[in-house]
Amino acid sequence: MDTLPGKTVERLSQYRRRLLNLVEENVEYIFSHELAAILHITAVQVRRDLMLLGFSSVYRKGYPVKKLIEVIGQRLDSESGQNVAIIGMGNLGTALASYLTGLRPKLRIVALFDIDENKKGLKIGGVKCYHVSEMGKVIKSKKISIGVVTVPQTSAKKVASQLIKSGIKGILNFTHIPLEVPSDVYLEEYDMITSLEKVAYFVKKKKK
Amino acid sequence: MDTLPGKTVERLSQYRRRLLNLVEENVEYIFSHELAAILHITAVQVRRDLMLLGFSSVYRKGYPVKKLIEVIGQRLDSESGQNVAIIGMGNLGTALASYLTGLRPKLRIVALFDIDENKKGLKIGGVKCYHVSEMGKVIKSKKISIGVVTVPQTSAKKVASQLIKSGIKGILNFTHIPLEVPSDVYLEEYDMITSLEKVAYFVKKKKK
DNA sequence: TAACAAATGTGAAAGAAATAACAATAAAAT
DNA sequence: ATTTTATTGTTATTTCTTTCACATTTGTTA
Repeated sequence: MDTLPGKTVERLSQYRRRLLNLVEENVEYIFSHELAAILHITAVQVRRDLMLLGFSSVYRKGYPVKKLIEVIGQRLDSESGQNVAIIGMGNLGTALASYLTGLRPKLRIVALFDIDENKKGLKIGGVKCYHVSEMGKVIKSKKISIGVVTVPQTSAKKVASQLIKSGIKGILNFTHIPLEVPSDVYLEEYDMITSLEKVAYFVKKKKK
Repeated sequence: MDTLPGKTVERLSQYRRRLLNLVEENVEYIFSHELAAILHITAVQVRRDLMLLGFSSVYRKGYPVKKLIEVIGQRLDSESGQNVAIIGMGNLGTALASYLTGLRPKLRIVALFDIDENKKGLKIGGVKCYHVSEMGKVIKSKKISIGVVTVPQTSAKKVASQLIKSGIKGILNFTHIPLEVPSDVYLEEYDMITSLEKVAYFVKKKKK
């Protein structure tokens, strides 16, 4: 099965999130233009993405919501799911831990780490916090493949290399330090100041 | 002066952030391929972005770091700067407030808001927290043009419409609720689950 | 001083992503 | 039963972004 473009993966993730809300509201079918409106994109874009999934609508009713969620899952998720650790239980790490825990059955947050001995044993969203010195051990025993890095700048590189040494395969970096990873590790970096500066730039431009 | 592509704006923000670190280390000049390596992109990409700024290097020495920071600033920042508010002082909002405060002289975090009366008067990074009921008043008096939304899902829409009513021109939305804004307001949405799902997808793909 | 080397700046080409255009389909309206 | 309408799926086109390729520049080396 072909690898989807990164942009499509992002949108599929968004579709699923919105669709899950719609299921709550007992919506059974949705038209491409409705889903598009929610995400501020075009209907063609939605249809094209779904085309890549080989997913079809029911005539004049739209796309069946539950079924679509299922198909997106088949494409995005790993069959047996993946285990995730969050490293750094400051404000950001704590926010992420409580938001992500239990959110996606196939992306299980199974361990938290912090350097502070006092946080050892603490539970956030039912997930246990370990001391960073236990990282290697826990990552292996819990078969963790993805690490979310939310530590202070100063320890970012050290934590990343520990993660890599422990055999992690994907890193989501929220620190402001650029990381280096070997080619078999997937790295995604996100920086909040960049988002804010982008908003600032386009606000400035709009004024003219 | 022409509007830069969104992608270029993002990279310029990144360049500046890295360059600011380099200044600390007393680096005076940098080659395109060095800057590229830090950001995991190509040297051509860097040169092309800088070309859009009309910025030139010094032969055989590379780009002068301080001067480049200045030129990026001239292009990205507003001359008089912009004032920013963060709404929602949970873990995420608190993390953002302490990270962003004082980080960019032209992007001043000047007010925080929360619905919790107990947080009123609280200071994070020297910035005062107000009750949400004061939003309209404070936004106007402090001439705030950008709002960062980090409230719980349930109040996201209400907060956004209050912001818009108060005359805000840009919104950075960290909630998981899609917002609707009029065309004169710039909206940027960021969702952490999407980043994580993207990592998960490409980790899965790498395994094969 | 001639050949070389290290980088740059940029036109042209390639690649990726988004949009337009439209035939196809089947329900609903006349 | 014909026409109209709503919507899709997909091909073609356009636009946006990145990469290639190379002439250019000037310091360095032989």
